[in-house]
Amino acid sequence: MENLTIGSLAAAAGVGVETVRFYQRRGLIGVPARAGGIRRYDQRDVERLRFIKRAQAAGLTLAEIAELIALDAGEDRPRARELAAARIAALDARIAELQQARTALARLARECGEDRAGPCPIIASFG
Amino acid sequence: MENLTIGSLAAAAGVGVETVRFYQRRGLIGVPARAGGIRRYDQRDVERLRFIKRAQAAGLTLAEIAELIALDAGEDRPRARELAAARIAALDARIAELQQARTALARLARECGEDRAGPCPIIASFG
DNA sequence: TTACCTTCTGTACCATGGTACGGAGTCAAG
DNA sequence: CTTGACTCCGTACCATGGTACAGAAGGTAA
Repeated sequence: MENLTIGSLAAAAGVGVETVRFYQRRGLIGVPARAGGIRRYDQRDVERLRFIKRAQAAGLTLAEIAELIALDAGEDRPRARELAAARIAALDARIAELQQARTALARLARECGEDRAGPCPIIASFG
Repeated sequence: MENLTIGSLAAAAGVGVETVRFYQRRGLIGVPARAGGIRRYDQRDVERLRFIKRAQAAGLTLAEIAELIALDAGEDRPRARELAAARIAALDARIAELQQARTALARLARECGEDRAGPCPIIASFG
């Protein structure tokens, strides 16, 4: 699993080749030196890509992920904690929001559940 | 609160004028007839805009919201239930995902909490 | 009536997160 | 030693959800 070309790196991480290049442009992954025209990647690059995917699933933007990656190499623990705390607060807020929305949708489904004819009051039920 | 211009409609709903026009282009709100060059809106348009905002907070796309609005005027209860059920499932999945991410981030914060020097293992902790 | 503000319409632009494509260079198998 | 697949690089394009702006017409207040 060493000496990967960009194609096998992308396949190993489950992303597209163009996505890898896109992340390189954004500074999320390094651009290795070329060995005779073609760049070679290793397992650490695969891990990096998987990390990016997990972080995205957590709702982090690519800019935030880039900052986390920079922090990972550095010593600035207070800043790392800060970033994590801010993201946790944002996640809590978003989770609460989605749970409220779920309640509204469940009400909609229930009110439309009775098989009476006529329209469901969707807009009214979405309060 | 009747006979609103687009500017006061937007202000009443807490969106921008350009956003109202954008929603009109997407078919999310109607385009009233012009009374001498200028279109007039009413309270139902304000409600419509607020509904759109609540639905967006629930994670619905504008296309889905447009479909809900169409259903609201129609009689297709099975389709309305279907849409609601699909959205509820998606919301549940997303909520679970975010809660997992929260756990990972909390671990990161904890592991970076001890004021030892050196880098935090951010990438490693984000499993 | 003259400012000034808002509205109308169309088109262009923005950020985000990719995806596609053209043309040239590289590499490995047959 | 040619064919075909893959790589490199730049640039263009896509969807989503807006935001901005230009230029003309309408409304309002001193």
